[in-house]
Amino acid sequence: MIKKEISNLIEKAIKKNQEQGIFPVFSISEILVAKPEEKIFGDYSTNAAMVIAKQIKKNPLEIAENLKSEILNLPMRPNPLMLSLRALSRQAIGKAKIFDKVEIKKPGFLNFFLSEEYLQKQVGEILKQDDNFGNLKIGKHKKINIEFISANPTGPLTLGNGRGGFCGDVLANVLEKVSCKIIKEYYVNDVGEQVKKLGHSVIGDSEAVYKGDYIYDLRKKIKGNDSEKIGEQAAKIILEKIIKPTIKKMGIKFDVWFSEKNLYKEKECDKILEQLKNKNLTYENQGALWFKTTDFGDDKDRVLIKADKQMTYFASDIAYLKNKFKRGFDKLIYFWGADHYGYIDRLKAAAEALGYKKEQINVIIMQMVRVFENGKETRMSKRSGVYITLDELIDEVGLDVSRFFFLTRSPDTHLNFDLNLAKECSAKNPVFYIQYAFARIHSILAKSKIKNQKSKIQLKIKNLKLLNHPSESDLIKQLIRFPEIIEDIVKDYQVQRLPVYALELVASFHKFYEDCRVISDIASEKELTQSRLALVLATKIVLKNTLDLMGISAPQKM
RNA sequence: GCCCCUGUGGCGCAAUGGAUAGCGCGCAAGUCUUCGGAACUUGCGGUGCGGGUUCGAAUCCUGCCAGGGGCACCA
Repeated sequence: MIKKEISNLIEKAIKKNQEQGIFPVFSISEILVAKPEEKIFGDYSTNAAMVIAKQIKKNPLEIAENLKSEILNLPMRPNPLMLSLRALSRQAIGKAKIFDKVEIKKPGFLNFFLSEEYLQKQVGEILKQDDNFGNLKIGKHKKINIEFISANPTGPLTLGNGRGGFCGDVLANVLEKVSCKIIKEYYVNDVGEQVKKLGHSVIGDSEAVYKGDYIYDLRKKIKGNDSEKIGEQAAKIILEKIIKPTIKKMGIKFDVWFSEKNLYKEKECDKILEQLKNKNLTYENQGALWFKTTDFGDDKDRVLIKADKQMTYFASDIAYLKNKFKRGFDKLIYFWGADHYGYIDRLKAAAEALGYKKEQINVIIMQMVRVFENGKETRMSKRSGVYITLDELIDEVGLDVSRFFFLTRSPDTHLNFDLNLAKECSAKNPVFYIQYAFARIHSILAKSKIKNQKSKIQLKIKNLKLLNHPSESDLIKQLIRFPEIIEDIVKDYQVQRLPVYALELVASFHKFYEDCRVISDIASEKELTQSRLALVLATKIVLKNTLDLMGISAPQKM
């Protein structure tokens, strides 16, 4: 990754300067390399000189000058990614010039301009790595559990479930790509109060809360008057006949469907309560058993067993937490709606009480989704029965559009979903702009008759030096950003970077397509055709990888 | 009252403390002897309000204003 390479170069340059006594010795903080928005500031830039200036109280421009001259003197190290590929390694170690120039600007920026030679080489690199392009080892093979959706089995999935669902699924894909071992898990709350309420609803008595056609359908199927038993049966049917089919339709495959019932069957809840009691972390008050979560940063203590001797959900949640850790996960990731915000401290407190670290728990809070119809908000609760289900949305606008729609938004934004615009939006959705590029690529390759026979192009890699049109260079610069995007997502779990990147990548491709005719029949342009086909193929690889991570289809025709 | 999130052109959204704030829709004007026009180019137009920190703030701190969510022996 060029970004990493540049920051390594800077670090070396700093050390050299320190060795030579030009800089005093100081601890080097993380060197940030960014991609400037303005082209005139280069392809990559760093503020390192300004950061150092603050540390050692020297003029940043002077420091930048010192760094620059050292960087230009340093032998360019081969791309570490290339090293892993023996076939290319000899070529990589060659004296390829990475930068055209390194500039110093105003307050103290160091701006790097990549050389054409370097960029051209990256095209060959992408072709070699193919599906593996963007596979990084930064996940260190960590075992991670990602729990998402986990909607109660009391009704159809909502758009809110869709939001967490798609984002969780994509994060899992990304983490898998960086060598993490991922388990995607759905926790089924199939016992307790909600289930009883479901039972009452199916019976249709005075305690009924859930409404909607699916309840009336269940009423016809399930007879009796034991609300708990009926609720359990209904929950099972809802999970199997409503929720699971929707999740299949969402394109999501869970590794584990974890039933809360199991925790009780295996007495895991009792065991965990014993454990907490033995650690002296509980106390009784007014007939209830409390857990001293305030010892671990929660703002108030929480009840484990109510005065009526019923366990709270929190009690089983702690048992579930323990269960997960016992399965050997280094990290637990949760996608929750904003209405669960207050639950985070509680869960982290529990983790710490059990001897784990708070940092092993990552909760991503997705802000609420609200649905508007004809300018009025429609309630999304499963109880009301007057909402659009996720299932209906996917049927209406299609899976690709649905996925893209939710993935593009940052989890922090409140999402107002306008039903009236939904269908209209789908027709001019940016996802088609992306898919159209893929179809174009396919069409070009089909016409060139090489299709997926990469070997023919790879033989011509030596011709890549013909790729020197600005639109070609711009496209290559987009292509090599892909691993950077992956790395960024791994850092902060913000998956919206992926669709945003896809749009930028594809825009560069469309521009290239306008400016550079790929297939030429003129004999003298045969080699140019070959190298451009290589670039098209490289684009196809990166675009396909991006779409795969998002779970969006890559159509050959539209 | 306390805690969390948000406020970016007419609308929907981007932007690890960086340099001239991007994109889509819409609107206006253009491009072609279509390797697929679902494309490309150009234009109009924006960081809620006030302080502060910083060489530099949409981003951090603070006070307002507005919206959403959370503060149960509920799930």
